[in-house]
Order: sequence, then structure tokens, then C-alpha cells
Amino acid sequence: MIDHSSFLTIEDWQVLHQRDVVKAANWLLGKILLTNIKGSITAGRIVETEAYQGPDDRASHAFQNRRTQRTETMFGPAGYSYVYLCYGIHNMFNVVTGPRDTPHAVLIRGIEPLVGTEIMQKRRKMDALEPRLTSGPGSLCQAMGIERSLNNRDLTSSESQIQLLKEESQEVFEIVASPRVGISYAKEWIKTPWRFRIKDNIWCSPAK
DNA sequence: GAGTAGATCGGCT
DNA sequence: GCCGATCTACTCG
Repeated sequence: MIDHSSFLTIEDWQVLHQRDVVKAANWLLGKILLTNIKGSITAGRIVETEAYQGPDDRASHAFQNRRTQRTETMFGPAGYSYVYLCYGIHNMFNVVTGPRDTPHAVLIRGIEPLVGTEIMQKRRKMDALEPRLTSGPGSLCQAMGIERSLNNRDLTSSESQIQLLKEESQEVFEIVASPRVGISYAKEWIKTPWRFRIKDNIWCSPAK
């Protein structure tokens, strides 16, 4: 099993701070998501993301700059977590991107488990190490112990319970784009290919 | 394997 | 009062 101390801090945060959320969604692929919940450390490699382009994007909670208590974190600085509850059951984890007051976010849809897989399985009540463990936004949050209490946390701080890091050796991979799912209400955006995955990675949900 | 109902609750109209 | 950036279990075959 990989030791989590082999992960490195990310120096190049420029990609997250700049305006292009699609670029940010691609850049996040291959990065490491780590949680430390009361000493239980789990980590995984991000293999699937979706871009949500704030004010212009009907599929985004911040469409037309809708600013409420819930969406407020998206208007904050990049590199923070945006966690919300969906369907009354599932937590969804996003990385806030873009300049302050530009409410862009990238939904993390799948990770490849690397550290603390036993803890993940326990949280998911699963015996086997199979894709169902961490593929899909709700599932990966459950596996990593991400709840709404982890909303608006600094992902770049080594003090945080939830952090973004990178691997020492970054492997080269191909990226496949496809339309986003679960946004049938956002008519003109249904076809926009803003869902990104690492090609042929088994920890992704099937591409359409 | 494909298709679908039911779960469950906060946010917003 | 409606409904969602989903998941699971159950049906049918």
C-alpha cells in the first residue's frame, strides 16, 4: 500500500485560480485527494471530474450568479471545498476554482483508492475492493468520509482534514471528454462535453 | 444485464 | 411544496 507521506504539495495553483474551469477540471485529473478524519487517513487519485461554469451554466447552482448561503463558498477563493447534500442522501464534493467572485467549481466524480482502502470499505459496508467503492460522486464522499461539515475548507493547507496533493511521479495519461449527467433541466447544456476522465481507467463510471 | 422505484431532506420558489 | 450535479435494491427475464 502506498504511504501517504510520498505525496507532494502542489505548487502550481495558477490553473485553479485562472478563469477557465474546463482547464481546471482537466488539470485536477491525476491529482490526489486526501482526508484525515480523526486520524483515519484515506487518499485516492482523481480519475473523473465535471466542470460547472458559474454564472453562464444553467447546470450550476450559481447560474446567473445566484448567491445564497449554500452557493457562497463558490464565490470565495479557488482551492476551497464546496460540499453539498443531494437527493437528501448523498454528499457531493467540488473544488472551487476561478478568481474570487467567479463561482466556478469542479465536481469530483471518481477516484482510484490508494491509501486506507480498508477504512473506505468499512465506511461503504463493502467486502471487496471494486470500482463501486469510489466511483460516482456520492460513493466517493462516503468512502472518504466527506460530509457537509467539510464545506469551505482550504484544500491547499497541510493542516486541513481534506487536502489536494500530487504524486511524486506523475504518470502520463489520455483524457476523454463526454457530456455531463443528471442535468436534464439544463437544456442547452446537456450536450456540452464537460465531463472528463482518465482513458480506460476502471475506477471511472462508464462513459456515454 | 437493463430498467425503475424509493430513499430522504435542505434549499429555494 | 417541489425537486435534485445519486445510489441501491429489486424486478423481469
